[in-house]
Formats: sequence, C-alpha cells, structure tokens
Amino acid sequence: MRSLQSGDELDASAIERAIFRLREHVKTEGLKASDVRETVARVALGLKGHFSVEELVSALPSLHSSTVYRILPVLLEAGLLQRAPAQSDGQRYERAFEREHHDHLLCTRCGRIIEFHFETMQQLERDLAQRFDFAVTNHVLHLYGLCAKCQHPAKQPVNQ
Amino acid sequence: MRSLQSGDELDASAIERAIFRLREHVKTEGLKASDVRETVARVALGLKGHFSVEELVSALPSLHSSTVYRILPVLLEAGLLQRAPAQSDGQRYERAFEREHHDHLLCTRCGRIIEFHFETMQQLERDLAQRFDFAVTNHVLHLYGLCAKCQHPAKQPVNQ
DNA sequence: ATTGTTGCAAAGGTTTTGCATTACC
DNA sequence: GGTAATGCAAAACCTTTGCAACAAT
Repeated sequence: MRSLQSGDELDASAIERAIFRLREHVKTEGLKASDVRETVARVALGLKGHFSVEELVSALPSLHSSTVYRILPVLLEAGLLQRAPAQSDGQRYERAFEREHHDHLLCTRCGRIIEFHFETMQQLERDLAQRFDFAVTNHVLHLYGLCAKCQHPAKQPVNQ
Repeated sequence: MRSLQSGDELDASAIERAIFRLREHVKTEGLKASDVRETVARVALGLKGHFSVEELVSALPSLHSSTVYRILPVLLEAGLLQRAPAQSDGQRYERAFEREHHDHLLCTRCGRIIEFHFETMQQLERDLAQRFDFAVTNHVLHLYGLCAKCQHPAKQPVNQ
C-alpha cells in the first residue's frame, strides 16, 4: 500500500498528449473534431482533485451546462477523466489521464479524502477471474471512517 | 475469498431483533416511536436483494413516497439497511441487518451482480489504521468488468 | 450534402421541503 | 402541551432531450 498525492498537475506536454488521445478517440468513434470539446478537456484536466460538474461549468463561463454534460461522457470514454466519489451536489470527476489507479479513504465527519494505492487488488482481480470467470476492467474502493484529526477531537476542531 | 448468496431471507425472529434495534436507535436519537416507521422497516427487510426506492414505495401502497424518503435515513443509521450500487433509476438499498459485509462484482454489459466476501479487506483496514491513523468503519468495493456469459458471447446471448 | 455539435429552453426523474394535521411522550 | 411524524403539494435538484442554428467532413 502506498499513499498518493492528488494535487499533482499536468504539465503542458501532458495536456497535449491528452488532447492527442482525445482526437484519436474522437476519430475512432466517428465523431467530428470540436474546439469546444478540446477546451472542456483542457480546463477539466487543469482542475485539481475531485470536481463537480458545476465547478467545471463555472470554469467555462462561455459554455452552456448541457454542452458540458454532453462532452463529459466522451472525456470519460477517452480515458481523460474518471468518476470520483459523488457528493450531495451530484456526480464528481477527476483526472484519469497519465495517473495511476487509486482508492479513496473518506472521513465521514470532516469530509477529508485520502488517496492511496492498494497493490493487493491486482491479486484479487486474478482470483476473481479464476473463481467467477469474471474479467475485471476497473474497480471502485471507498473506505469510510474517521481520519486522524476527527478521531482525536481534543487536538483539532471538527470540520477543518 | 468466498462467494455469497444475496437472497437469504430474514426469519420472523430476526425481523423482531431488527425492530428492537430500530427502537433502541430511535430512543438514542430522541425520536418518537412510530408504527409507520416500523412497517417500512419490516417491508424493506422483507425485500430480496437490491431494491429501488420506487420498489419499496410500491410495496407500501398506503404510504406517501416522501414519508419513505424520510424514513430511509433512519433505517440506514440504525444499521438495518445499507446503500447498494445505484442504477439509472436512482439510489438502491439492501438489507444490512444480520448480514455480513460483502463486495460486488458488476457486469458492465448485462448488469449481472455477483456478491462475494474478501477477507483480505480486514488486513487492509488494519494497515490503513496504522499508516494514516484512519479508523475504517465500512467500505464499498465494486469491481466492474465482464461476467462469464458476456465474455463468451458465442455460448450465450447478451442481456439475459 | 450530410452528419455531428452547440445553445437554449423545456422536460425528465429523483429527492427534498413547507405546511397543516395527526400521533406520540 | 410540546415535539416528532405524516400526507400532500410544490419546489429543488441534477441531468437529459428536442429543436434550430452552426460547424465539420
């Protein structure tokens, strides 16, 4: 098991690789090129951590939310984004491009999210393939509980 | 790792234990006793597998859906129900009372859901407690992929 | 020319909320 | 009597869809 940082940003050349992959995907799917779609991709990849659709739309003031809603599935299918744990304000997303898979630890009191990588999962996926003849392509592992601060409230106040 | 059956029903005495736990929880929370709430609990615990709110409401024709929506969180907090993988028709729930934790294998083609128990998760939870000082209370593990039938389409048609 | 894309408005569906009434303690 | 629970209707919420105008192939 390893801990991970979520805030690592994509540099300019990584963004260009992502756009390249998007164009490949668009071509493969028989869609047409679109500057708007690429703008959404660039802005989404520039957001840090987990973001809501509303946050993405706010970062794209010239675009209508329905346009963003229509583009999001394409960015997911192209492997640029992936779903993140949903909150009360709807589905959330995060960057997937050039980022290794990770799992989430969610504090149920303060909302803090810790990311980590659990190597044993690959062994589990092999076991499942054998036992159930099930071919795993991806997974979601969310663990809920109390983070260090919220377990020791005397040291730190709640919700910060 | 062990495979599990989801359809195991609660017998009458187990239902009574669940109602007892609900009453304890209601008392602890400073709420008032309510026959309606207990009826919802009994009906929900009688449903097999994963169910939508609409299915629960349909099984309670005399109650308004808003009443069911208001009662559901109480049944979750009392440990009688837990969330199940959401579908396009909204959130789904399943029984949690006197049922060991289990994880889900979800076929992305036909929608089939296989439940299993992964013992190593307890070891992971201990590791996380050490590494991050994070106290895990529960977790969600969903693995997506293709089930046996959908990997071998020659033998079996899709979507059945 | 044909077909995908976008903006706008409207509808869609699930879930929540305000309020008056009823039930519980 | 005071507070929670319920039913109803309405609102809120996120998301999807229909349609006309626009852009790409």
